[in-house]
Amino acid sequence: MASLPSVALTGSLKFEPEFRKYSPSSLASEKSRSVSHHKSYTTTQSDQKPDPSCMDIKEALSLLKDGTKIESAFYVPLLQESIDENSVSDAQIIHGHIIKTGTYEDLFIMTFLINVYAKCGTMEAARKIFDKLPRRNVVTWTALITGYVHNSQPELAILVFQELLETGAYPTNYTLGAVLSACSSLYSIELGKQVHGYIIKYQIEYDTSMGNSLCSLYSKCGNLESAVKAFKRVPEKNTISWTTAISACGDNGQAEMGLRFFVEMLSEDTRPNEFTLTSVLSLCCIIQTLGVGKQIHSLSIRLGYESNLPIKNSIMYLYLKCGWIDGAQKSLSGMKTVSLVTWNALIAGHAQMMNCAKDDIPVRHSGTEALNIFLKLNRSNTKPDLFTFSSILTVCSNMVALEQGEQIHAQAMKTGFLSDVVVGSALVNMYNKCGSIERASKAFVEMSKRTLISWTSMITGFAQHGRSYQALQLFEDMRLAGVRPNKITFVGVLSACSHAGMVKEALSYFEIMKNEYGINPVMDHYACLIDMFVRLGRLDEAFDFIQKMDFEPNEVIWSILIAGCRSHGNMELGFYAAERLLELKPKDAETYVLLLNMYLSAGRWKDVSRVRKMMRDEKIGRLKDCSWISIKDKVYSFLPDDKSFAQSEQAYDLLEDLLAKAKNLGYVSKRSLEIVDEEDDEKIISSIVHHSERLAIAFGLLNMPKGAHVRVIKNISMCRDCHSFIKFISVFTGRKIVIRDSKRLHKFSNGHCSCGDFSNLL
DNA sequence: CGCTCATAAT
Repeated sequence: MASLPSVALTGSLKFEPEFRKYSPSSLASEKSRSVSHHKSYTTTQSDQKPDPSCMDIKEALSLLKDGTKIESAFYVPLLQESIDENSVSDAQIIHGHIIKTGTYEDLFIMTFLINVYAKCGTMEAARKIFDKLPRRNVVTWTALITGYVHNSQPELAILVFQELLETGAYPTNYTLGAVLSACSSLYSIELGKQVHGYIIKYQIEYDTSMGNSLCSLYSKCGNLESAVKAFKRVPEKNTISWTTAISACGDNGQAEMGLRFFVEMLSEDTRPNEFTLTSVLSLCCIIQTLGVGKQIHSLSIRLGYESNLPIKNSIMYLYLKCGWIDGAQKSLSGMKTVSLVTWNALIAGHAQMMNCAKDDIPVRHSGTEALNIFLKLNRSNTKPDLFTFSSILTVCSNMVALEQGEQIHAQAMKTGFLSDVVVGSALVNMYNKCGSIERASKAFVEMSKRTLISWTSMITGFAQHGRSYQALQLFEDMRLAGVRPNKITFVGVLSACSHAGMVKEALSYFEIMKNEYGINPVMDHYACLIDMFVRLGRLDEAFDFIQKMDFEPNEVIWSILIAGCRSHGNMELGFYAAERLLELKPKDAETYVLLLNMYLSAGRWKDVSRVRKMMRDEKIGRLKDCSWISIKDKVYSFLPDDKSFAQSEQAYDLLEDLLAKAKNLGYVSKRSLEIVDEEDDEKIISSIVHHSERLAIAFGLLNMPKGAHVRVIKNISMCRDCHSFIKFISVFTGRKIVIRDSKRLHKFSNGHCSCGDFSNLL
């Protein structure tokens, strides 16, 4: 027993920082206690060899467990140990002794006990102690409030704060910091402003942590302007202040502003830490700036964060997102240990890569790669989380890999992640993109909670499938549910109207958007309206709209006009639009081929050779046409006139057979026009018989169960010839065929396509 | 009080 004091004091040094952290300056008596511990330690240090291992604390705990009485001075280090070990049972033993020895009179220890229970996630126990306490001070109240904040019960935190105010007590900055956190979690700018008002009214010192909390709150509530104001008013900005401001910019879509803050921070000689660097790297991800990213990478090494895993994860993700596979690979191989975030960043990074560089064929393999990484993850000991499921479902969407998506759906359900609203939305999106509107709406109905994104995803899903009425019905349901639509929701609504030719409704929703919701129309909204007039053959009205809007038309607008002009035979306007399109996208092979096809079919040879010359000058090569089909857990890829795959003979026979049948029903093959030899103008007319998607479809027809839908993904736009041929295929085979090309989803069924034949086809 | 990885479009 005699050795116990020094044993305990070793512990007290170890836990000193925590002790201090817990004890705010307002409690002078408690503070002196910590100092006395410290003093005693220094006296024993010389004759007792310091042993910082936890053995001593463990020993004290085992004594307690045997029922031996020990000095109350041990309680705090012991309780701290329970927090570190996250052990409620240890806390309960100590709690028992505290009651037996009458130490519950000690408010400091009781407050610490509340803290322990809160940190172990047992708020009921913490609340029980709080309710029984004969007296409380503001720290006790703050411990309870902080507990609720950390255990995701911000409503209760606010409630306790209100009770505190009713007692007439004055909250400290610690209390208000916790309350501001609660407001952040509730995304309640109203409550936050009240607290802000309270801080001003009672002239509570606007210290650094308070300012940081306010900045964070305004940022989370989407008010970047107020967040920046709060940041600028922070008297002595520390690393956390800068980091908060920087990530506030990122969270609110102002990545460039965030980088400017970072530069300012460096120029003021504030040293960034690992949190700052990860935040800055995520800004680089948003604007996809590899150059700045590399600089941050070397800065992080100079600052000694070379082996910091979160930073390495961010760097690897950035490199993947910028398509720098070698850099990402190097970054990954330099990791001795990896975390689940590493896995998730790998999957999400490959998913992101799929969206850049559309005609770079190797990049499409990143989808396959992402699926492989997910398989590897499942074979490892790591369990996927909601980030994993959201990312991998997106991969399945992009790959139109329904079978894989279904398996992942089942796995997410089994592991309980389907209840997460983001995973649920990703699932709805996956089924939509795979062309299964039925399963998408089933998944949507089964969601227990829906966000703006869930509703929008389903509305646009209906619109894509040509189910305009259901899309608009769902939009009204969404409004009834009290969810506020945003501009993307209105893109869905307007495109639904456009598809069904509902001019009156479209214009009315356009007004509702502007007046009722205060959303300023952007180019995409005009694109929907113009698309609507174009579909109806009202080309002049469409052109009027283009001239009326406040923007310079972008490539989407011109593409829509071209599609309409070709369908309705107004070639002059079509050529005009195509030339404008070319001015906007001088390097895009698809645009040149589109224009070339238009001039060729009009027999305007002068223009043909003019465009050909431009292509040679710009060094535009042939179109890289590639399609994929995913069957079970394999992905097969196809090139035009590809003969390299198994069953290619049967596939060609099948296509010949279908072609013959189609011709009997009046299909005229308008052979696709492409560039074969850059040097030889005479060979403009391509010898290509089958574009890649036809081969993928034939392969699917041969290998998928009878009646199963065939789903294919293609890297560029389909051509008009394939589009009409596939309509015939859907009739002869009785199958539904889903093709996602670079522009949109085409669902062929019984001779019709969900795009309504108005798409930007080549 | 601050961190990296996730969902919607013509």
